[in-house]
Order: sequence, then C-alpha cells, then structure tokens
Amino acid sequence: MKEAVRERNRRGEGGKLRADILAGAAALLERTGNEEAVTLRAVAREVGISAPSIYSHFPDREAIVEAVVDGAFADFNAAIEEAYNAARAAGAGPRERVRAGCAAYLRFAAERPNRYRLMFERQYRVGGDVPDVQVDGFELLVRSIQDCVAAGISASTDAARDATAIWLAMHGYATLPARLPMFPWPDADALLDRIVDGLAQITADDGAQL
Amino acid sequence: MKEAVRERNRRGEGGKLRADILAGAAALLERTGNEEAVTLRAVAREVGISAPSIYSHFPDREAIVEAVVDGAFADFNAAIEEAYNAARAAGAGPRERVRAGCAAYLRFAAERPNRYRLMFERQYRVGGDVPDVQVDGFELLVRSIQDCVAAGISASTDAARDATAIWLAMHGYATLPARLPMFPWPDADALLDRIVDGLAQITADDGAQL
DNA sequence: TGTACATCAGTGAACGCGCGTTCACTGATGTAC
DNA sequence: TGTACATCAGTGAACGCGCGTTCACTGATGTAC
Repeated sequence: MKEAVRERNRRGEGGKLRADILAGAAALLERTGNEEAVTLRAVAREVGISAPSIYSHFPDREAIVEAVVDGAFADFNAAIEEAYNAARAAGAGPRERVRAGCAAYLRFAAERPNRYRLMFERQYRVGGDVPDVQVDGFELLVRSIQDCVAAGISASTDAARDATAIWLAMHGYATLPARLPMFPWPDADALLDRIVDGLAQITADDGAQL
Repeated sequence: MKEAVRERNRRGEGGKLRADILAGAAALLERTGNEEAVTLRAVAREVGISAPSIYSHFPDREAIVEAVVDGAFADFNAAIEEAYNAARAAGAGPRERVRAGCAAYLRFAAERPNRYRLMFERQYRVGGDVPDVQVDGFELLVRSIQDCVAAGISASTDAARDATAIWLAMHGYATLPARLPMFPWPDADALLDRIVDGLAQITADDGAQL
C-alpha cells in the first residue's frame, strides 16, 4: 500500500538501508501478523526499494526474519526488566515485583501481539535449528519468588519450577484470549492475582519494602 | 513424496474422496506442522488425485483447512471427556479428575503437536471471522473444581476463573516446551501437580471416591 | 582548479517455480427401454 | 438379452500471479593526481 519513494543514501551510508529493511519487515509483521506475508518483495515495497537491493544487506529472506526476531526478544526482555527495576526502585515488596514483571509481560503481548507471536509461536523451518533465544526476564522471576520465600510470604520449595508454571500461564494468557475472543474471559486483574498467588504459593500479604 | 495411485471410486461413492482429501490434508499438517504447506496441489498429490478433483468436494483451499480444524477439535474434546469419564468410572476423587483431564490435554498436545497448533495457534485470515469453536472439556474442568470445593479440599471462590487459569497454564505447557526445548523444563508430573494444586486452590489430599 | 576514474548504492529485466482456479474433456459405470 | 444413453468421478492443459534469486547495468558521489 505504501508508495514510498526513498532517496538514495550518500556514499558510506549504505548501511542505513539495513536498518530501514529491518524496520520495514517489522512493520509488515506488525500489520499482517503473518510471517508468510514478509516476502522479500513485500519488504522491498514497504521500504520503497527494488527487491534485489536487499541482497546487499541480507543473504536471503530468512535472515531478515531472524534479525527481526532477535530485535523483538531484545525489546521484550528490556520491557520486563524495566518493569522489575521500576518496581524495585519504588520500594515494592517481592510479591509486587513478581506481579509487576508478569503485568509487563502481558502488556507487551497485548500491545504488540504480532511481535509476541513471532517470538513464541513461530514455526521452525523443517530442517532448521532451534533458536537459542534468551529469556532473561525469567531469572528475575525466579529471584523474586525466592525473595518471597525469604520474606516468609511464600511456601515455594522450588522457585524455578514455580516460576516456570507462572511463565506457562503468562504465555497462555498472552495468546489464547486473542485467539478465542468469544470465550468469557474473567477479569484480568483478578485472574493475574490468582495465577501469581497460586503458583508462587503466596501465603500472606506483601510485607514491608524490599 | 507419496506417489499414491488411487483407484477411481464407483458410481455413488464419490463422497469417499471427500474423506480421503480430509485425511490427506490432516496427514500433511501432521507431517509438516505448517498450515501454509497444505496447498491444494499438495493435498491432491498426497491423496493421489489431480488438483481440480478437489473442487467437487470443497469450494476452495480454505474450506479444507476449516474442515480439518473442526475434526481436530472434535477429536480433542473427545479425548479429554474420555479421560474425565474414565477417572470418574474408576472412582477417582475430584482433584484426581481435574488432574486426569489436564493430563489428557497435555497428552493430546504432546502426541499430536501440529494438530494442537492448528487448533490454538492458527492465524486468522486478515478479514476473516473468528471461529466459534467449542471447548467442551472446559465445562468438565469447572465442575470438577466445584466438586473439590464441595468436598472441602479447595478454597476456590470462583471455579470458572480458576479453571481458566489452569487452562492458560495448560496451553503454555502444551506449546512452549516444543518451541524452546533448550530451556530446563522441570519434571512434568511435579509441574502439573503444582499447577493443578496451586490454581484449583487445593488445600488437602484427595478425599474418598466421588 | 580541473578531470579522469574507482567505488558505492541501488535498479530493471528476466529466469523458473508452485500456486489457485478455469475449462473442456474422458472414459467407466449404471439404467431405461 | 442387447444397446443406446445419461451420469458420475474424475483428468490434462492452460491461465495469470507473486515469489526468490541472478545478472548485467547505471548514475551519483567521492578521490587521486
């Protein structure tokens, strides 16, 4: 749809096109929600260049998508870590920090559902390698649960296991309501509280700061 | 790959091809895990017929996939209901019935991951309608949690909400480990127990039968 | 200061491919008389 | 019992399309002398 006309970069600035291609591919994914829609030619149209120009910057179509995925994971982890750090800086107790991280997880998925899908529901190439992505936010979740135990408000005996359970529920929450909107989904805050309290085995109200 | 040579159906038995097409499309999906791989021509090759023959039985490509999805949901619901009923018939308590249903859910997803993906991770057509699928097993889950409350072994105050939370975690469990196999997933039984007990708010061991 | 030239950033045309869909058809199978 | 015919279950060729990728190229921008 976009009839962009791009000005040619000056010498030495050819690298700018790489960033434009990534941005175009990301925009295409955001708009269509469909990895298959990110064809080389569609990206070229989006950016306003000819299709072969892409080959100066990416070896093939797949490499563009990989790069977009990497960028999406970086954004995602940053969003969650930021929420944790903000909660900690605000003097929130450990339960509240768990909840803040989960809320940030869900916010990201709700605001950029297609980017989330791309990260966690993407198909493997049939012969391809499984990507070794980082899920840095997970470590923060584990530590916060351990903090809950230390604060005496959690009965968890295995923080990593319980953090995993929370993550599984977050992933379901991030994807199923969009897929099945006709289902009578419960109130979001109450549901999130139940998941956090039930799976982090919270036994009491959040204590004092830190 | 399949160089099937199909014998022409006898008169009055043309309808058999419809079933063959559905089976071929389902097999293709199971094998590739990719809805985009289910092209009209690929289905025709799989079944051993020419591509135009499909038009006697389905108006277009999309209709084949829809029919496979409907069949997958029917199989899925049947598997879960069967597990519930078997548990009930065996005199299992309500907590054990919740667990049996969840285990059946995960077993289906583990044994037929691509069929599960097709049901719950499929892309909408951009302009298309959201499918109004039945998730019958969910009702059984709600009722079993209510049974737990009645038996005095659950503190749940909202069975539908807590059943939803369990479902979200089941969906995460059904999809994430396949997507991220390098992650150190905890022991499956312990994780499932924690999810069921934490989210159904189980407070005591399972009581007597029924 | 002028000019020849190398380099850079990107283009346009073309290729072969698999796709969904259409069209006119074929040949075996049953049926009416 | 024989035969003409309708019907059924498909087929083969062709269409236009968008795709990934290749190739030889172009023209503006800098640079060496």
